[in-house]
Amino acid sequence: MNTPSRRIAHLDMDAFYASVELLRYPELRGLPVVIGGRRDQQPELLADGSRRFARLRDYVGRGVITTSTYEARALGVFSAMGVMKAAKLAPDAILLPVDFDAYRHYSRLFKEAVAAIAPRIEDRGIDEIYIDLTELPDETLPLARRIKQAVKDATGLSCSIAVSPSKLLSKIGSDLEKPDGLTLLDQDDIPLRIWPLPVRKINGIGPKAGARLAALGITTIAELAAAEPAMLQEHFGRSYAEWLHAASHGIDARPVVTEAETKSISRETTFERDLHARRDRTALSAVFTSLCTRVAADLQRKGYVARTIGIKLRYEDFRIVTRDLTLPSPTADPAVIRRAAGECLRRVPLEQKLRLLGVRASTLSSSEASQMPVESPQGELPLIAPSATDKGHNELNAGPRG
DNA sequence: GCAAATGTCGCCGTTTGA
DNA sequence: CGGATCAAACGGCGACAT
Repeated sequence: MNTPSRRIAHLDMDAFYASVELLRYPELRGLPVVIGGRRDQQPELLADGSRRFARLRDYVGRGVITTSTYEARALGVFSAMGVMKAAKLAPDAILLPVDFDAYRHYSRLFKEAVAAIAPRIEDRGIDEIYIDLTELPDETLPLARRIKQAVKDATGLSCSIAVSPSKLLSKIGSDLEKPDGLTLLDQDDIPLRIWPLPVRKINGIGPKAGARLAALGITTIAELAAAEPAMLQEHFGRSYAEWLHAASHGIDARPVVTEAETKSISRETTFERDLHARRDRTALSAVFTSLCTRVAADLQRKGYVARTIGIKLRYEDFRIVTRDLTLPSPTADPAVIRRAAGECLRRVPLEQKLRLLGVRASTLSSSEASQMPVESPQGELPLIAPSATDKGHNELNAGPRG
């Protein structure tokens, strides 16, 4: 049986954070503007009503560029670049701090606007979504135009959309005509429009895989498509090699996933200067506790409890280590989280100075359901964790081996 | 001396229970 | 009963993404 071709859209907001800031500060339109750095660089309101903005050249400290306007990109300033490095390339560029509340607000607006037209939406973070248009009666091109216009009407912002038979192709496609793009792609377009691109354009080939492919002389998707599957398999293992091959031929059957449960909640912070576990004990401990408190608050606010608590640290040499601890019963209690995280911390070498500390909560369940433990015959103090009791009850006589 | 914050997923080795 | 085996959970880590 022949599955009829799907119509999957990928919608990506154009320079999202920067564009939201331009709504607020229209006088910055046309200028190189970057978003990032510390949060204390608010523009200063002058007596005459105009504003004084921080310049990149004035910045001191750690921090990365989160987004930049296209004018700033033209100067070589891109996402994830260190602010200090960006300052050398574009000292006069305007620097604004991130304002996640504002971005979340506009994110909600654009997603609602799309949902009113096409409700099958997969969330991919704050500024992009996949949309399954397959079941809608409309022609693809007018439909895509209507979605773009709805986003514009709701937010004043432009976006780029691609529609194709798969998430993989649409994700690549939405980048092809940015900003304000509208790209339609199908299988036949692959040789001309996809194959010439670098392999790194494939969502899922990151810096490591990209470098390994380059070492094999494979830099374009065409070269990847032409590579011997057996050769790929030797270098990348069966599963990843098969995926590479399929991806290079535009094959991707992943469905648009319209709802998904949160898997983990975390908080982390990079210190202004590297801290030593013992010498800066007090400062470190305060940060640590605050991270735990914030994770606990996040859990409670979202109605979750967590059974696994973990920490993450980054040493001064940029190495990352993580430790996890699974508790007998789930919690959203800051003190319990702090204790568990403290246990994790004791399992980690603390010779080197630390650059970053993070706390994570995972194995989440809804606090509604799981706060009420399974009835235990003893009444109080169940010796076995509720989840274990639960499992045993359901599966004691129903193992896979009958 | 510089390179954030938050989250997902896959793989692998170890432990544990049956 | 010991050993082989298997699955699930756990813990660590790396890669990748926005």
